Amino acid sequence: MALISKSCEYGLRAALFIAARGDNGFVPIHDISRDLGISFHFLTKILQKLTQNGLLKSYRGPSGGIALARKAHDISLLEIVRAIEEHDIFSTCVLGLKNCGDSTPCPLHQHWARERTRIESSFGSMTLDKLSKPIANGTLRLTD
Amino acid sequence: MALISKSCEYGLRAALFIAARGDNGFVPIHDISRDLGISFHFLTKILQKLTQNGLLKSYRGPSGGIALARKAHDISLLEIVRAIEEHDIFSTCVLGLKNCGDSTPCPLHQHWARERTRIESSFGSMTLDKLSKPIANGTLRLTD
DNA sequence: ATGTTAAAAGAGTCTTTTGTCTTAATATGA
DNA sequence: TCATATTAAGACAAAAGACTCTTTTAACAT
Repeated sequence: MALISKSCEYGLRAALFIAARGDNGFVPIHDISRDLGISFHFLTKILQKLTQNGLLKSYRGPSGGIALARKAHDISLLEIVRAIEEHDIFSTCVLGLKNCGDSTPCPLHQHWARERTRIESSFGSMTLDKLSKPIANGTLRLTD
Repeated sequence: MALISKSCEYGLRAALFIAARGDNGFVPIHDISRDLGISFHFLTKILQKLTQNGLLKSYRGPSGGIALARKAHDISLLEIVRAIEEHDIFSTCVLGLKNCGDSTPCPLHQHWARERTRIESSFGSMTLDKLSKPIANGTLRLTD
């Protein structure tokens, strides 16, 4: 089991890939799919979610593709995760209890609530521009 | 997407349930299943994994059931998670990259490696006896 | 207009996880 | 020995997640 779904992994990697290109032109999904090794049609649907949520913008036809809808410093990884994941991992009980919360906690609530808040703020503070610079450098990578 | 699988949630809840009973007798799986609202046959297989890993012990026939194989203070939640989850969530890359590590990190590695280590040690320090006491009290609960 | 490029949309398949059902194996007690 | 209680094991079904394929829509170029 992973923290986030495959779809979410792909969405994050694609967004970082687009941000790392630097220019403001539209990147064809086919290019992203090829370079990151992600199924084209599957990736298309994930990116659709991100455009529908106002994080990316798309353009059809020749020299069309996908681009960031806002400045890279204004898009956090948290927004991307929230747009793709249907269940909010940052507010669900680690034992799966529906009514778990501060008032009626499960045995792990006190511990897990702290951790998940920390992770949430970590994802919230990571923006596309911060992470994409070392990718453009070649210091960090998005593929195996 | 959740941090741990349903199987793992059930395994943790069942282990805490057994520990909270306090006595050393065998608890029939049917009782656990009924009280926690978990499918009997499904739970049986999860508990089998825990007995095979030496965390629980089982006994067949009348007045048989499941019991802790060791003292409650000697069983951590981390051991239970490790026995049930096939992939180790505490060592996998958050972006799903196979070779992500300190030498060839993904863009999130530095951040996520810290978080997952913290969670791992948190699960490692939580033992069944620590968490089961407030359950026996009725302060904390294992069901909705 | 027509053809080409590219995203959007939707149906369908495969795999994994979750859950159910049936049969065996083991222990107890009358 | 026989009925009963209980875990073990394995086949099967349902649901969700991951992925594929086909058709449609939009934009551009000639």
